[in-house]
Amino acid sequence: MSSERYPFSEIEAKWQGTWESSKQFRVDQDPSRPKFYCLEMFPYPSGRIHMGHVRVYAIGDLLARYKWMRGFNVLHPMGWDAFGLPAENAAIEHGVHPAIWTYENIDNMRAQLRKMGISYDWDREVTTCDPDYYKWEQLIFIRMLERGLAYRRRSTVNWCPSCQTVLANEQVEAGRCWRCDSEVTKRDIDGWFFKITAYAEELLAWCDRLPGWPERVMTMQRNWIGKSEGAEFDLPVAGRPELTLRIFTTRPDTAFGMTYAVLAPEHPLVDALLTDPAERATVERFRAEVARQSELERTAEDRPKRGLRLQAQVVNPFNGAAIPLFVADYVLMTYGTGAIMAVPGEDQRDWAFARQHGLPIIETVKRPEGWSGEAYTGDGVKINSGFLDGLTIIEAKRQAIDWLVQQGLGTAKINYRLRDWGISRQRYWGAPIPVVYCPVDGMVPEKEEHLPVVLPQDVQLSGKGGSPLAEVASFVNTTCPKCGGRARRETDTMDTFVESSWYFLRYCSPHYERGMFEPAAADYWMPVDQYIGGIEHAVLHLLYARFYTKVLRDLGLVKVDEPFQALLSQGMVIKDGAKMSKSKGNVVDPDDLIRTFGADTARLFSLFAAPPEKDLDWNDHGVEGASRFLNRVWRFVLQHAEEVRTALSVYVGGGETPPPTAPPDRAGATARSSNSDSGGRSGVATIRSSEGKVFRRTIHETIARVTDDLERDFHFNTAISAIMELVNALYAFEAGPRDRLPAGERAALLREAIETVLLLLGPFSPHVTEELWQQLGHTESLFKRPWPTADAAVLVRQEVTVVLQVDGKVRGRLTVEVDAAEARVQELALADDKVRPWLQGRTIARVVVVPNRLVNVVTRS
RNA sequence: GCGAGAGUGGCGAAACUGGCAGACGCGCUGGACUUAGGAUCCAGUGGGCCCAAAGCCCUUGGGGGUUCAACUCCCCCCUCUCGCACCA
Repeated sequence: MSSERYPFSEIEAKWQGTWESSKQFRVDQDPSRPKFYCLEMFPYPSGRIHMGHVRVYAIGDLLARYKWMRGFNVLHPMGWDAFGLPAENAAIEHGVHPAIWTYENIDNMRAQLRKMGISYDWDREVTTCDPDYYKWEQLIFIRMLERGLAYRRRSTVNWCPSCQTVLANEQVEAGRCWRCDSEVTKRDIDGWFFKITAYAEELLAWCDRLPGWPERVMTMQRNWIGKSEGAEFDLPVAGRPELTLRIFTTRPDTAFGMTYAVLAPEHPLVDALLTDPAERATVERFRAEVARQSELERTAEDRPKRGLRLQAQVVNPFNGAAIPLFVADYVLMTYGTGAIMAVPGEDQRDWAFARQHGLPIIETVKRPEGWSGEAYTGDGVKINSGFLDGLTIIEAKRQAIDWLVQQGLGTAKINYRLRDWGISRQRYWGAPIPVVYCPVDGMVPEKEEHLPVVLPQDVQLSGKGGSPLAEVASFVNTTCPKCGGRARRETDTMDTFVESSWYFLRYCSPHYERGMFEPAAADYWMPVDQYIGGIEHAVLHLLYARFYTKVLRDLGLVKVDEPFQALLSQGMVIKDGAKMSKSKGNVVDPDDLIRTFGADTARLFSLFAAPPEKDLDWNDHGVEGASRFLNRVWRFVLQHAEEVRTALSVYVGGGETPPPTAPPDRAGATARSSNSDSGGRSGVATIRSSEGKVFRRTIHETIARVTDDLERDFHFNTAISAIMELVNALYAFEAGPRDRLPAGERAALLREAIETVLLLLGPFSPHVTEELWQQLGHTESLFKRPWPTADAAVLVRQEVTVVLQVDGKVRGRLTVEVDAAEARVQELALADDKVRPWLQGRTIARVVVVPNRLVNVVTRS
């Protein structure tokens, strides 16, 4: 059966070779043309590409090629996120060095990507495990260190026992490792942090200034940053004038309803409060129990709150009442001050705990009529609240804070959920952190002229835990950059998310040797105009990259505030309702697919089957449909190639004209009149027959639809369906009687239609269209042609079909001239044979005429 | 619990600011061409009433509402997906 198909293998190999050897997609800065930076998230070189890659790169290439044809100077690069654990794990399992494993995988995957025929500028390929790459990251690390944006401290961190390394908060998903799904534990360990919290407010503020990002991604980032405004203040410990308990609340207005207070079990004040040895023993037992719980257990749904009442009491400064003090597992040491005032009347968690322990509940907000709930968090007027009584909640918050400030007890306070980014990894295959520990000078950054600190090649990878670099004497033992004495190198490596936080900047000038990137190049190309990638990075990579860009801006290196102007989050590729996985046996291998159907078909189907942001349910029959369509185009074009080659043009693009160099209209599909210079030109056919005119309008309507779908909202699937409709119309046009319109017109129209199909379809399925374009006698690449424009004059209709309704139900249709007078349309509608029977015995109450659309006759009996 | 998104034929999906629901594709049915068809081309294909046609009725998760007109706007409810989750 494959003999029935067009020879896609030969064609695809041919054009991939041609595009590469002619460096067709190589770009340079060109200030005279508008730029478009199109970027897909670069892959981790795992060894083979999967269908998710096919989908994301098909989308990226479609946009890149389309923008080329629209006259943009398009930067479309590719590279490799090459550091990471899988390489190291492969080394441990198979004894192959991570570098060898990684570079072999890169070679494999590059070959696979080349078979997809994507318009990358391969001269800009970047590989992050290359010392020429991470050198600059090390330099920026030192700059960040100087500004306090990188720091080292001991803290309780997330530890993946399987990966044997620390994880950042963003890399823990529901208590499990983002990479290997192992349950995460806690560890107290020294490590390096990036001070992303210093940018919390700015990162949050810009969430409202990136209209090109999907709302759900922005929401996830906002939630992750988790800003909450409130107050921090002290509760004196009763009978212990030297001790106070600092608490954070978002509801200072409810302070009069405070009936107890709670400390996190790990809170340092607990020790100072314990004087009785028996109590100390009980509390220690409780703390040990809580500590034993895993993150998963502690955050399990509907878990009862566990707490222990201390002998000590604290004083509510608002009313002087002495209230009980608890340690309880529902208060977290990692948020706020690790201690809370409990207001069971207005907080559901406090309510549940108070009920459990028989604690009093005071309501401080008037409940609405008929309220029968538990804790009340709604609006209302303050009651039982001393000087706050009668105020609204908002006003009471303000006055409570004013009072705290006057009394010297506390202040207004903003807290964020966002934690600093822990970047230390106790693993080998990553960029070395460029610092040295000297017995005399302490921690000292490596001298800039000594960068990069190169990752040594000869290393034992046992997988037994501990930084492998610590075992490499030649690496560890060094001299202090300051005093020249004996010193030790840092043996942790950086989180691989650091490399991916700036690769898009390196692409701007990948071979630049005097810095991270050439300033002029970054100024020209940045920001990325369209970024495309999976939703799994909604917080992780996308938040880190935003942060890192702002750091680089503040270091004076880039001018942009944000790296990515617009983001397209493409959905997953699933099959039979489930994510593709080996264990489910529902994996589609891109190589098989390309071998059986060709890259053009694989790409076309992945763009056609679903809108890009939705999950794509892979369907083998659907792929055959895409293949069938390309074959249909192939056969038709070749059958008529001879006729087209000798046809006159009705098309301004006819003949070999150079691509446009004038800046196109970035706003989109405004039609340049495509036959403005065709009048009276020899070799140009004029369409006179009405059938020809109708068909020509179909061609131009398709141009308008496809352009609109691409410009407006990434409606790739409907763009393809519009092209399919045009091809169907083309078959129908061709099948009609030959003599119904002049031969010259017929040939000219076939030519315009066929050339339009190829131009519109090109960015979706580039090889077959490029081949057919050449078969039509063109000597220049299809992708150097301007994108076709719909001719406004051709789109004009003389007549429209108007729907006739009686009482909202369709009863007939009417053809009238465009913009016919309403009164005339109404008259024709009421006289219509299909309409009249429905008016028998009824009175016309009203006639609604929507110009060029419909007439609705409203009746009553 | 909080937040975001989504519910439309047998399936993937269309329908721009309210104006012919189901474009396009898959699948299915019938026909043509064929030694053959799992190639290709043509026609049909939401459900129901009807021998059939013309025609009529019903149909966008459920229930209300606004409107001449609702997949689209408003209110209530149900289901699913994703994210965060004892964040004070």
